[in-house]
Amino acid sequence: MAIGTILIVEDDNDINNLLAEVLRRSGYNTAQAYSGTEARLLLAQGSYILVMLDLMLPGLTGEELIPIIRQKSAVPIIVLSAKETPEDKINVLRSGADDYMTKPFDEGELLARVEANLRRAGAAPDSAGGIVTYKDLTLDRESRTVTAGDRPVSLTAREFDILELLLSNPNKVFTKANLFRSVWNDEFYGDDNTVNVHISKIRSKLGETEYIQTVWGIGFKLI
Amino acid sequence: MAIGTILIVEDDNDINNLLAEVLRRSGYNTAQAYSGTEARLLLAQGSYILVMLDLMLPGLTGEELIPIIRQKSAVPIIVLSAKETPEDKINVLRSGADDYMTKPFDEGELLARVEANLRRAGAAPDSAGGIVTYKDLTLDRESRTVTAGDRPVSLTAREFDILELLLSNPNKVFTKANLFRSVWNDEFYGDDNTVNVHISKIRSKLGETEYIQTVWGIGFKLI
DNA sequence: CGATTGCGTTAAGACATTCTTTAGACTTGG
DNA sequence: CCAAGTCTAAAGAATGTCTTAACGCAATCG
Repeated sequence: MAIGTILIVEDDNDINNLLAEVLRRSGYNTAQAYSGTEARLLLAQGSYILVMLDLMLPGLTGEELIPIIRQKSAVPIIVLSAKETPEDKINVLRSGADDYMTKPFDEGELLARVEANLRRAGAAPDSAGGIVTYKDLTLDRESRTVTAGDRPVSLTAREFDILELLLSNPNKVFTKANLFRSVWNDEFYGDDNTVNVHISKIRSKLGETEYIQTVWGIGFKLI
Repeated sequence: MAIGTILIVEDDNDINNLLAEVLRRSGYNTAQAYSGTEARLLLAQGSYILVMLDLMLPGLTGEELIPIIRQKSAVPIIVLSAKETPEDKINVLRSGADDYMTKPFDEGELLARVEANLRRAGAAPDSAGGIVTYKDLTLDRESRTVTAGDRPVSLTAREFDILELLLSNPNKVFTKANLFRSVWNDEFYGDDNTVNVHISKIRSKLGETEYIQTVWGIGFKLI
């Protein structure tokens, strides 16, 4: 039972695949990047529950990537590197990584560290992860409150869940089936007006500004 | 500057002192224990911001101590051991430790890991203090008393536990399942009115002011 | 370019669920 | 056995969800 996607950043094809296989066998989804710049792209587009990061990378090195990730996100970062001098470890941990493993890695230890870091991340609903903002919209998962500008917006549970999903990936188009599966945790059976109605209610509650755009024939996205 | 005490648990006198010196030079206060049982005593009495834990200990081993600590506290635990087989690391991390270092340790790496773990823990508000207040509510864990304004409020055990949980994270929404698992230490089996009834009683005892807000379809939160 | 089709929007109301509170039965510790 | 605390049951109140239906706009096609 997968509970999220882990981003693997590693330029060596074999190691990357090996990591992916190990993690997938344990039920995680994986995304694979082979350069620092590719990783940056993927991180900007999607959301991940954890990042496995090699240091020596083309494009952007791992050391350069860590602060870039940290600007936007508190996602757990495990650095996996052949460098094993104390200075390397120190710099990496100081710069914002959460953990450090030296290659060659042991499969069991890898999984244990992944678990430990996910547990920590889950146990500490950190301020960065709990609050999402986009333009002048602010959504707080902890208190389940939303503000547009300064005005508090009172949303029902469903409405909140929908907006939360849209906010998780601004600009990405969500189909009605997408939305339905995510929010209702159920299959989507075609001609259903339910999602439309909720979108309509959210729009009216958010006020004048157009945050949610219709993509005709496809679905909705946050703009 | 560092504020707080780190508990060092290590039976070798020299290593224990060395650790203490390194940490103190970085501005941490230290407490030193030389057996697992001594550590258990110290932990029961005082509160620490981090635990450095050796595994091979007289009295109680480190492996045995971890779950005991975890029952009561989410304090970061860094295990420092000579054992370095993958199995050892795995077991230790699985059992609730946050990090693992092998001896002999590098001073810089040690400090970096301490910092990293404190940073992580800092994100999670730790409820070490005995007295919690929010607005004009005051809850004292030691005497298990509550006052609202100046007025003492007499709560039953369950009611106290529920309010304590809510106070641990004001504004955070707790689902009924959350509450149930925390307060009853048991699984939550769906349609249960128990939590509602207790919330109702707490509300009436707290008086006019609305401290506890219902989040429809989700749960309750302190406002 | 107008007609046609289908999708999107929205309001209204039926329906369903969840919450609140009260009363009383059960449990437990002294 | 009593007293206090805890839990279950039930009803009504409050709120949210979904369906329906009417309307409007976008795309398509002759």
